[in-house]
Amino acid sequence: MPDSPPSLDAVQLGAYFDLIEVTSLLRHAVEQQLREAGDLSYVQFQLLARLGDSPTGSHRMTDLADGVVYSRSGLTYQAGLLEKTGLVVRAPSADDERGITVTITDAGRALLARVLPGHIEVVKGLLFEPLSRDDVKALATLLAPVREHMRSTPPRSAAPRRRKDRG
Amino acid sequence: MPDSPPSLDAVQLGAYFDLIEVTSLLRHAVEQQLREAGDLSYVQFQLLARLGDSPTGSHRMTDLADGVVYSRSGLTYQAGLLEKTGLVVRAPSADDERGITVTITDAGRALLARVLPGHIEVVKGLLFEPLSRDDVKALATLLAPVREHMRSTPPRSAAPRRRKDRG
DNA sequence: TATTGTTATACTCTATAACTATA
DNA sequence: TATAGTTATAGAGTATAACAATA
Repeated sequence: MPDSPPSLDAVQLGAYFDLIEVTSLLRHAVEQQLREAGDLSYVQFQLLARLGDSPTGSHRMTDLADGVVYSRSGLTYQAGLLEKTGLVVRAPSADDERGITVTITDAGRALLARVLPGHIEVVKGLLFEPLSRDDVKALATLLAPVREHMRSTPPRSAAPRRRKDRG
Repeated sequence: MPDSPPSLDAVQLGAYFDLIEVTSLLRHAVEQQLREAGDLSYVQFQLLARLGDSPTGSHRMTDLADGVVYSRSGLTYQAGLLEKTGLVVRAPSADDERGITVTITDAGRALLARVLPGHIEVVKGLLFEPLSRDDVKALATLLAPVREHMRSTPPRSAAPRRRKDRG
């Protein structure tokens, strides 16, 4: 049983609701754009973008999942879709024979390039339009520690592979 | 074709990524809590909370959907689930015979009350823990205009009932 | 003719558990 | 024994289109 009566004050409640609504609308808009422009789901786009960002264009399956997909089978499923459409390739890892290295293909990079401008336009038009440069900086400054905090907080059971998870 | 080369500077990109990751993790955690505490999905919780907030405990189907569900059939589906478990009741609207009025039941309020403390604890522990009171105020101040902007921006086709939608 | 809501249907996505293979 | 990844499977959620009824 909780030892403190949990409550949120009006300001917290407002911030929470704003956050939920804003990201929900943003995500919905972005998902539509990605679907139309490249027949990608948001998850697929995130995976692809993460690979594209990597210097090698590669990631191990496990590392690729972080914060994007919350179950290993979910990642396998998504990676399978990306591979089936030729956007990534999977190959056994060199150092650890258990691991799989996922690599973005030229087609993957091409699709990413084709989809990105529209994606950015949606984000700019929807999220950043009403914010000044300083506002954006302030927002980033506020959210960065939250992200760090969430990353380091045991997510109850969201990371079945990262910790012992004796259960 | 776009007439400006779309791009995001480093600060914008950071803010965007932070926003996505933070809300993704938050939502995932909250969804688990709601499922465990009351066997509710986040959408169901939002609908229930919205009804609970209303002075009458009621809303018309169409109004209930705003920002939570993006298709009418989706709302019908969710309302059907809530009704099947006795958390809401649906009845024809008094003034407009086409409309349906959804009303939260005592059981619905009870479940809401049972689920809310844990929900708040997750939000506090995950989102607000690393933020001072002023931080939260600043966050709310930044997000409020974004929410307003998004609400007033034609969402391409997200509101099939609000506009003509000839297609 | 436009709007409200439902239904049928098909599809996407996710998660659990059982399994294989390597460390 | 623990970890990496896959598979099978089942369930939840979503969207589209066709539909009925009212404005």
